Amino acid sequence: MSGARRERQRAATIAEISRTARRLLVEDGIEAVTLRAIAREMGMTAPALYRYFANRDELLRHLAGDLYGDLTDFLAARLEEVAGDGIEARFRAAGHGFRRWSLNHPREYGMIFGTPLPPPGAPGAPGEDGAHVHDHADECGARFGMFFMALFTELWAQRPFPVPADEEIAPGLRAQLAEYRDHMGIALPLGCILVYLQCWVLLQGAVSLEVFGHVQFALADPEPLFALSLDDIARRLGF
Amino acid sequence: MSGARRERQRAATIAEISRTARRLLVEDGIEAVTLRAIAREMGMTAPALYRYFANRDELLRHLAGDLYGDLTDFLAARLEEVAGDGIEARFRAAGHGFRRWSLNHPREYGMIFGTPLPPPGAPGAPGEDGAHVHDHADECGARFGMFFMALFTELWAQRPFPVPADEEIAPGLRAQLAEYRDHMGIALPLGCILVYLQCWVLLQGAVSLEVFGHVQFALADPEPLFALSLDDIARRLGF
DNA sequence: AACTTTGGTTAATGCCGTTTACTTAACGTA
DNA sequence: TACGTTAAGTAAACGGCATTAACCAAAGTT
Repeated sequence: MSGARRERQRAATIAEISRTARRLLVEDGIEAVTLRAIAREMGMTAPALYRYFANRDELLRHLAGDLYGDLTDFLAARLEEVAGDGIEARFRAAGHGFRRWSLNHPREYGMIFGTPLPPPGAPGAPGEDGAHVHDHADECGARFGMFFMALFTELWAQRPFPVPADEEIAPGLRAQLAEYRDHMGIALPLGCILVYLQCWVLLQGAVSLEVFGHVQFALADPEPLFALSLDDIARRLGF
Repeated sequence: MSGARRERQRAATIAEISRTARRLLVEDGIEAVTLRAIAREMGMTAPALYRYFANRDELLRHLAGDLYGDLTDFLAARLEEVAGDGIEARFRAAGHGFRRWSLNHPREYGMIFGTPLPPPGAPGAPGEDGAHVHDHADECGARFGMFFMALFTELWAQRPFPVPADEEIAPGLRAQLAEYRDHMGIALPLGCILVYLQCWVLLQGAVSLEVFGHVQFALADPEPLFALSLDDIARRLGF
């Protein structure tokens, strides 16, 4: 039974489709990522792609997952480079690395952090009314989230930073944080998770604005402004 | 000479095109805003729209300008409602108003604060190599920027908040801030403009994440988290 | 050897943006 | 008032798009 070989071949083809789609995305923008163009580049015809994806949206979602993966790998590699340094240096490396990848891959960034993609699965899928489908993109997104969360738990274990006590958190927020913590199986105080989210909002907000050019109205080079945002985050983490 | 009447009629038609486009945007998303659909809704044929816009991108840019205008008007109205209150209440009203409009108009928000639209004018336009074309969208965007800036100048005049001295600002950033100040004709210290930009990054970053659903991975209702972001801004402004 | 599954094809439908050539009505003026 | 001009629409066509249906060959399975 060479079913395994077939599966491997199939996975390789899916990977090549994704690679081709990404190349088109980088070179000519998201609207150039058409089924026909992908097939053309691969020496196939467009309908053949339907053997691998239900439609264009699902293909794009898969690509988004790969992009998440690429970003996560990039950050992991950057962290490897400064593995010997202290936790603060590693944190700053992660922040700057995230910004660097995003600025170097604006169109990829737009796909995963810009206007959201259509959700997986057709609306009103039978039997799974609103249930999570958990596709490739979800998995890779979760892995990315884990990456920063792991950095946080490491920092917290090594040198705890000031966080609000449970009673200081608004009840509605507290309940949601508790649910998130249980859902993720994290062993951190609620205040720590809250600070994590605040830092994430700060970081991704600053990067988004810069990548999408929404600070350009004032600053041609927004890098110093981003450095200040990172300082804000560092201060909040007790650096 | 009824040239004036004709111009008025033309402006009215442009406004109706924009209104129709916006309705399609709200109801079915940006990909439903097609020239054919707009014309269909207006009882015309698609090529007629080329009498008013050079192509679809310019039509979308014009729509984006109108959306900026709508947002600015909405904020101005909210500020009117709390005109009697102190400056802090007005600031919070502006922040919450911005969030409210954005959450109530996610697709419109995406058009003006999401992945950027293609720039006006064809690439390599003769004679104006890279020069500003300054279309409707630019004007409305500038007006929106002015709105928040005016709030800042008012606050600064009424109750100055702590800002970094010129010497404390990194030289590269300082030069850019000075250029922006001169370009806009603002009479504020550089540190004040810097704080303005930092607050803007904070505010728009927080709203973007929420509108685009990028906090949903952790919180079903991100409102309390946004309230904390607004507290951050308030603290920075000495409230 | 017969059957089934996989992965491809061609042809067709109905969208889309855009261009071309043509019409019609209103406007401005000699 | 007659005449040229301009503004604002039309129909027809081109090429590209996603998607579907019908078909086909090769490989795997029994």
